Amino acid sequence: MRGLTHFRDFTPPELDFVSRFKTGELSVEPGAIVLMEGSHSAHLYTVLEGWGFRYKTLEDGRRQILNYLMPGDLVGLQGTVMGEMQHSIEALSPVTLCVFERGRLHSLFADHPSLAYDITWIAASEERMLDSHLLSVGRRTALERAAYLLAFLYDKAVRVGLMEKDMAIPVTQQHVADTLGLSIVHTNKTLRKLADRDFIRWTDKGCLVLDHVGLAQAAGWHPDNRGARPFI
Amino acid sequence: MRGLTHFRDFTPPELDFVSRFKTGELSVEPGAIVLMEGSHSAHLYTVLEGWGFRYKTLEDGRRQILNYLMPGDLVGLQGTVMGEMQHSIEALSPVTLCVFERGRLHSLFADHPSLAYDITWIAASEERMLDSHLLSVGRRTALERAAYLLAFLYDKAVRVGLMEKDMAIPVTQQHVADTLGLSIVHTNKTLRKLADRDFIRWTDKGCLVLDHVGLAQAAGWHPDNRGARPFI
DNA sequence: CGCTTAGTTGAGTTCGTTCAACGACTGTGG
DNA sequence: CCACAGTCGTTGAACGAACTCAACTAAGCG
Repeated sequence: MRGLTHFRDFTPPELDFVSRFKTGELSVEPGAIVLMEGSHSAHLYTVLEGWGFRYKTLEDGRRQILNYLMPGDLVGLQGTVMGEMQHSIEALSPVTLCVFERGRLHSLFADHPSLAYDITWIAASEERMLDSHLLSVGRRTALERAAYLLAFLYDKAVRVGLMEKDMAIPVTQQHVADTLGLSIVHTNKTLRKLADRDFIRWTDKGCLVLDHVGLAQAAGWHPDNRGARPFI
Repeated sequence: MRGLTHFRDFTPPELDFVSRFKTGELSVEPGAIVLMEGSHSAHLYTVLEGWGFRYKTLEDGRRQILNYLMPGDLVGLQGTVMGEMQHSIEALSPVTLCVFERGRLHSLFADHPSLAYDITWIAASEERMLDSHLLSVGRRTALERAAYLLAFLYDKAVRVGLMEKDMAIPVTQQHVADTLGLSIVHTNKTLRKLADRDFIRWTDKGCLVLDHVGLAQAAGWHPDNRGARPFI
């Protein structure tokens, strides 16, 4: 993982601390709920492998997917620094997580400012993604929204090495609908249009991206070419 | 400002550093653009006074308001830690900002871990608000969305002391529309319904909240009662 | 073999949009 | 002082996007 040019290099002391910071690994099955809204988890996680997503629900069951998780993403920071979790997390594929203890976060801030800075970097990056999603859900048409989402997921997955050998994005159309804020029927009809243009193909494993340039164009989206990100 | 119970108390060394961290103040008029999408600002700001908002636009002019800024909010963190700004910021009322230099952020992380932690706290808090807004825009009806937004703004404004003596929320219906992802006409009709129920009254200064409990109920929203927040 | 889950499609309805016009108010220049 | 333009809120009418309801297919699984 760390070998990927996508992630920044750590100094030996940093690496040493991070490995001691780690208190265990957690593996979950597809469909499993990693963290639940309202819980007070004492842990902070990093995704090592697999796909997941963050979501919130209203009382009557309406669900909004907020973002997707891939290797390198931090999970549970909100719960760690602010107490209660305000969103849930579910695995889309088999996921392995690296578990950190909440208490040690303070020593990370105290003794490794560069790593503390990395955490802030990751938080700012997450905020940036949410900004883009909000713009999309609020102001793009259904077709643009769908194209944007798939282009975004494809782009993010490629960066972390999840898109090798024609991997599919492991989501159902229900996930897409709950991300875009659309009904499942309309989502289906919209994805159909993208498939008819040969931008994607839907398989039993999820969504195959055939033409990510076409998708980005249909969405009016320019992915930003940011540099190496930290991986804690 | 600092006297408000809403903000946490700082130790003398923290206060000393923060005051040296500060390099100046910036005052802007209503309607002025504080930061522009695409700019590479070398500064980080804290809002001292006034109302503003963060937004993104699509190429054809469609605008999405992402969040509103009030005293205590950090501005430009994305640009500071990640380079280019991906959103713009505009003032709604006369705004005064506290200016920090980007370079000193590193010494803040190095020498004042508790303040670094505060910055992460604020970033996580901003992310939490965006989560809620995304849920709202994606899954709530127009009426629920409008009620949620106004209840949210009222709640946030009260916490920072901006809601004294029947102050109005200084927005136009266009701002509300661009926040909710609705057209201005439909926004008007939706706000009319809230006004007919005596939850709000629209004045030339903006929106008067008459019944914030009613609004929260109409939105199906339960504000979280978080404790003291940091104020850098 | 029936059961379940996921995708597909059509028909009718609802919600939100666009277009258009109008009133109230503000500021500006003649 | 009035005429004018500009902004903002309001409302009606017609249209279109997205929703719900419903039925059907295909695949996976006990």
